[in-house]
Amino acid sequence: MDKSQTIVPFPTIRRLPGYLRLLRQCQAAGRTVISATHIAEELALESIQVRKDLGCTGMIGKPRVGFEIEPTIAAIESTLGWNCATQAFLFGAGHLGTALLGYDGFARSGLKIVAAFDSDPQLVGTTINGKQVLPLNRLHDLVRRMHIYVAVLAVPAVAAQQVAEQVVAAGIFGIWNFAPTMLALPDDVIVQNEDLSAGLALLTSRVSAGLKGRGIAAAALPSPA
Amino acid sequence: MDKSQTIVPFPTIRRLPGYLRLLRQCQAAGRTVISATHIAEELALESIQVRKDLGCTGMIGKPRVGFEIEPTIAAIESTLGWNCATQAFLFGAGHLGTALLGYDGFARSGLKIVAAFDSDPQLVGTTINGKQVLPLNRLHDLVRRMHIYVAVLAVPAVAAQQVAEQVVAAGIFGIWNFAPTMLALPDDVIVQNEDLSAGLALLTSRVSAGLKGRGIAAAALPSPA
DNA sequence: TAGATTGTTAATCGATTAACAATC
DNA sequence: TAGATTGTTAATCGATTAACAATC
Repeated sequence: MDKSQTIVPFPTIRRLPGYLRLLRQCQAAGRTVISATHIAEELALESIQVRKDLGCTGMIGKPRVGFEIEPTIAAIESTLGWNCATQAFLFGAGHLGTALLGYDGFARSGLKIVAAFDSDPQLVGTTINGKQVLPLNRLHDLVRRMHIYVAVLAVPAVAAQQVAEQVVAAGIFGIWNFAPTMLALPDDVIVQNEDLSAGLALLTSRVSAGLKGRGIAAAALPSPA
Repeated sequence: MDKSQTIVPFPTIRRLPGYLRLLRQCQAAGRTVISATHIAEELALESIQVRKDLGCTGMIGKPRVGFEIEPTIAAIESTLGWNCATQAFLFGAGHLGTALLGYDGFARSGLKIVAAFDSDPQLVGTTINGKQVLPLNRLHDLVRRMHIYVAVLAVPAVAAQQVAEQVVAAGIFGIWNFAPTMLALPDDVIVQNEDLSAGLALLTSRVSAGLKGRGIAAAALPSPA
């Protein structure tokens, strides 16, 4: 049965990179098979969930043994679209942008940032982590010539909407948005918001519960901005 | 009925910061009330979901009118624990760490990064965005003296486990982990993983579906690392 | 009043978890 | 063989969505 057409649930897609990372580590350590039980232990999940998730990639395990690491890696990469390099442009070469340019892990995630764009004339012409910083007026031409479909948006929130519009006008249809703003764009543009405040909200609400549990009073906020 | 004891669902907690941001914008624009319908439109959600979420904060809206913005902001902040400043130490003053140190938005999220730690002697003693970079040997003392409970971990993946152990040993029990590694720590330590690869996985799987839909073939990955 | 919006209660949907026969 | 692990099928759980009377 071909599962490649099956719809993979979003929560499963979010977990797959974690499996992939672990499997690669095990492979580097010389192992060839791994059980769902073992994966679950390492990642603090339930083994049945790991089996279900791996099932979504089309992998079939061997009872009593587990999953062969190499084909499982390939199956996960294929499911995520990480077997093909997605080339991307980065927008905004500030600290966050520089951090993203320097993150090697993207290569293993099928994302290749090939160049950066910035509106700051001081930055344009420089090279960051081996990638050129280009002026925005070259965007339109280069998107077409290099067949780029994905943009990583690391510009300040106030500039995000405007840059996003330029990017879409140039032909890009996938945006990984690090700016804390909702982008108003045509429906066929794929926007993945990477909203740090959502994660922070989970942390702080858990921590403040933890503080109460420990009988510690939190400091009052001096001046709410 | 006091809803402050009610358990707020995780998905709701994740959405609350988005409401908060919008409400503050509307407040800054001089508005005093807003309907769930309007919030839903702005954030691309369903109005019933907005009403349910705001209900979790204890807010009661007025039929035909909507929600008063000011008390709603207060209710959300209270639910998230953002009405009290959570002071935190940052670990790892590289590009990502610097980006996090410079992000003003945290102040509005009740998180105040008060200092950074780094193992690099070149960085120790410098000041980044007005925050001192300190050596790790001062950690233990300062955590106790300043009553710090939260750490933001922006160190390389290989160092994350070791730094996390030091941090926990010093008395911290909440960790916002930006390193792509599972931390093995005691159960009572709260770890919030900020895993970029999960978000990237959602983007790439949607994009590769989009590429197929548009009849575009993706470039094969030259050399899988 | 008429109509937009609310909170509540019930129905639906989707994901997680449990149970278990099959297997090497 | 005995026992660990698998995939499948069914049950549970939790969140989203729908329906609707109440309200200003």
